[in-house]
Amino acid sequence: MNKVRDSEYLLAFGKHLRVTRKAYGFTQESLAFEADITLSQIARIETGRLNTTISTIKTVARALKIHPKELLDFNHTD
Amino acid sequence: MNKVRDSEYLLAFGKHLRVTRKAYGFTQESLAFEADITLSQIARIETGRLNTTISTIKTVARALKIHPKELLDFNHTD
DNA sequence: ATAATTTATAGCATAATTGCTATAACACAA
DNA sequence: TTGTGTTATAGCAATTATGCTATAAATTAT
Repeated sequence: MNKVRDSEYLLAFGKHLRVTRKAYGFTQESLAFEADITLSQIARIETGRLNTTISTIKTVARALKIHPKELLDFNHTD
Repeated sequence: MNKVRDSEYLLAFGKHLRVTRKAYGFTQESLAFEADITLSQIARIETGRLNTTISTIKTVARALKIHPKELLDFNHTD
């Protein structure tokens, strides 16, 4: 119910991205290159310190060659 | 491939949110109330003028009582 | 046509995202 | 230990998201 940044959810999202990224054989750097965003963004997202945007999700998903919804395909109980 | 805001994708997302919202019987106002965000945010998102965040997606999904990934469950060709 | 509901837009202040660059920390191999 | 690859963090500038409030426009009743 945290309104400001929902850090629990962001952490869960970050962990899921990390698992997915590794499953597809990317390092943070290679994913950053493919998605044309910075490595620091990937790191900040995966560590749950960043409430990223839908367009970044879409861009990262495209680099991983998966559907964006897969990046939200994890369970979170709140 | 647009890096700045990917307005095509944002428009597709907005349209999908609108359809979903109506399917679940919400007005922009009632959804805004349930999700505890402003009506202007909902309007801006649905009209594709806003690149919203993952936590807002999660919050809106919760108000609609659906899984966040359903809000990304639409096709977009680029 | 008129009223009521719903949606769109605008401007401002505040907070947050992102890119950029550099550096530190960490893991692991040789 | 030393090196190599990977991940984390930091600070700054620029852009953007968000809440707030008010108003306009559009849609849907009556």
